[in-house]
Amino acid sequence: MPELPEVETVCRQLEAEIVGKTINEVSLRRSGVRIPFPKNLKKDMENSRVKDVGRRAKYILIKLDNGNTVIAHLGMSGRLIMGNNPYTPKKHDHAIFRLSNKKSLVFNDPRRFGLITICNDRKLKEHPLLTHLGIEPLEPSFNGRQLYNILKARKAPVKAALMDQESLVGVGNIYACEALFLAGIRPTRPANKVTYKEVELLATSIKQVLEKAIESGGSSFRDYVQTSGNKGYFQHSFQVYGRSGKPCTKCGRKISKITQSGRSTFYCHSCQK
DNA sequence: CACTCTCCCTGAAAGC
DNA sequence: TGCTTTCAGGGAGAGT
Repeated sequence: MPELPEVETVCRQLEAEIVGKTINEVSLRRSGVRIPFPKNLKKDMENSRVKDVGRRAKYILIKLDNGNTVIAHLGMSGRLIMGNNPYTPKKHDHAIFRLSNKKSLVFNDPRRFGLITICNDRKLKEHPLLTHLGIEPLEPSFNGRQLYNILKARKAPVKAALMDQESLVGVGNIYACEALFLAGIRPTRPANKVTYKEVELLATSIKQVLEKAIESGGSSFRDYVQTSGNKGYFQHSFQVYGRSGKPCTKCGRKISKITQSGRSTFYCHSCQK
């Protein structure tokens, strides 16, 4: 399930694979996934050259040399994988981008929670998908003070507040659980009741867990793979996520599993206060 | 307004 | 063994 580290890993690999390449042909194998593919997607991509690959929150931004940017989101199960050219489509391949270098970029997404759309660069900043996004936790400016200002305005459980993409981006269920464990904060605490000192540690923990996960090529817990099809390996470093009933790595007591806002939360009742 | 719930979707895993 | 049920969750929109 792609969160910031997985999306960042895909972006870095895509950058190495497709920047400078021309998109010779776009083949759409259904009308869309979470949202419809725009009518002009094929026309606006074909015969353009990839200038740059970037990321905003969990969105992948592929900048083309014709003034357009492709916006891609992997949702839960989306994959962007390099394939052959010509390419024989597999199950759940929804879009295939034939490149100028004997390779294809393939968008595969069994659950179809992802999306691919395109936007003119002049309007990119006002694009509805991108306007309501919060701060980037890996920006150098991100710190405890910034996070405290966000959390002090929220009465929701701190975990829910962390996962709200309008406040802080890129942190999903896995890394919210992991960061709260590292900081020793119980996920059920109201966000505005977490002290400044705790939030400072939380900000550090978020940065740390995201950076470590990127170093590991992301977490391949269920669906996620890199553009090569290889798996990340940060899932082996999980302290709490998916470990209910197993011993806490700090105190040895059993990890708890509860539901918050319809999502599973894993935490140590002893280490997280 | 702030927050939670529901829905979308498929495949893996658990349950019977 | 094989069928059925449950669960996973990002984000939009509905509901409280």
